[in-house]
Amino acid sequence: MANSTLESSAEPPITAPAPTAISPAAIPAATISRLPVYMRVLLAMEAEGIATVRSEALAEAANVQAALLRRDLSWFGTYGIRGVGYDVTVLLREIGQHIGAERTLSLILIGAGSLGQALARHLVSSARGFKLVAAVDVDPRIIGTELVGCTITNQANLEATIAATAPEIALIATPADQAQQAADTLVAAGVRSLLNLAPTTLNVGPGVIVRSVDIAQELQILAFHEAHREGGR
Amino acid sequence: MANSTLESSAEPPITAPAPTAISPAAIPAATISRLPVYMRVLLAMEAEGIATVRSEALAEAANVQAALLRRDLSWFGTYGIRGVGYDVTVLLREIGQHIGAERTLSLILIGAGSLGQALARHLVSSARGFKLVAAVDVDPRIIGTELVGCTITNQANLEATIAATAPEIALIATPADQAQQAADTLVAAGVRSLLNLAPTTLNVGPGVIVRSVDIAQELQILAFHEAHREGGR
DNA sequence: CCATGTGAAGTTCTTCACAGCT
DNA sequence: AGCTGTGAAGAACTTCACATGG
Repeated sequence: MANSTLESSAEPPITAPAPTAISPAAIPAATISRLPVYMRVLLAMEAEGIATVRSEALAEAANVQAALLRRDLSWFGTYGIRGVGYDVTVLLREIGQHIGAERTLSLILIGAGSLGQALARHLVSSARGFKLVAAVDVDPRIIGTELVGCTITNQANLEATIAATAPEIALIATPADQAQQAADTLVAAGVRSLLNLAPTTLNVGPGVIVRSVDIAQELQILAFHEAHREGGR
Repeated sequence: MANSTLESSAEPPITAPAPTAISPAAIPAATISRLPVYMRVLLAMEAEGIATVRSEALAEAANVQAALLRRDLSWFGTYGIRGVGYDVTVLLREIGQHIGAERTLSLILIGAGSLGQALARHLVSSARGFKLVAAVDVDPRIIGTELVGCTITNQANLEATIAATAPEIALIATPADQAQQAADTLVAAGVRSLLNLAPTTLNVGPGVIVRSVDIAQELQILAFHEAHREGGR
């Protein structure tokens, strides 16, 4: 029997995790996945000094239909002004609140190879709201070196590292054959949000959320479309 | 008016590009996005020497429901054996054919900063069926250096580089504010499959396929779920 | 008998179209 | 007069459950 996780990855809409009893009346997964896009567009608009925006303009910048954008926003309340549009700053604050952008989340990196390091550096420099609190690896040549303010420690002591740093989210950047074991250890230690960068699927228990990012798979999807182009160029 | 692209990114199912007239009777986008997962699982099984597999086992390894797996496969024909299961090798060949895995696709990297380089190295070493034919950047300190067999050239000569190397897929790893311009140049030069790694949305014309990978956005989606956990740990 | 392949039902997501507010 | 917010319709996707074939 397959797991009951919200294992994501590109596109697959994924069945909801569990009809979360109370809370904000179950916001659709599809909506949630678009919120970061809206946030980014709104931030860019605020930086440009745009005070007010219509759903059509916001939607175009986010590459969605205007009606979809309006419905997405409607889940959080009614922040628009009819006949006018949305106040950029108000929307940013409201969405940011719902997305939890006010709080800084701590990350742990599992597997500090070249890709893991590049991604970690990229994240702390570009994404606000996240900080790296630990990084582990199995390679003795890497252990002890520095990465954006963290000393890379031995993956053998993963449990202790987690206990000491209490990361909320783990970035799994190990080779594929070690990813599941790393996930198991992380989950056992209490980490319940995993970003899987390894080219494999992860099975985790209920309550744990996994999202997967896999560039090779994205390329294969593009390859599929290339293979099915009718009018060859 | 929003574009008519298959701009992807995590999850959003995306409306089909255009009811492609003929072809294999329009395979659902959701199915296509799962094919690489199946391929990977099947390859692992073949490596383990497994000859035959039931849909239930394959589905569990791929983290989907068995019925969904069977329906996905049914789009390509009927390769299973009732009462038995699927022949791993046969399935691999058939899916591989449809996904275009027999052909090697050529890639061009736009933006050879540390992240772009790490991703390009990662891809050529881990994903079969892709080769890097060109890499460009705007930084004079990077231009002229080597990357997995390619000399990084000046992005100012992008058109000429494309004409000389005829890449089928472009990896856009520029800063966000240069991504749209790079995409425009690529499309104008005939590239019709883009993998966008820059933290921004891209608008392209019809017939061009864009898929986006954005780790910061994935983290924000995890952050949303963290912010909405009821029983705090 | 057993597992596939698939109608039919069910669920989730998107789009339409317009009433209602500013 | 114009744009939001949303009921209702539509489309896409998934799951159920079983007839079918090996």
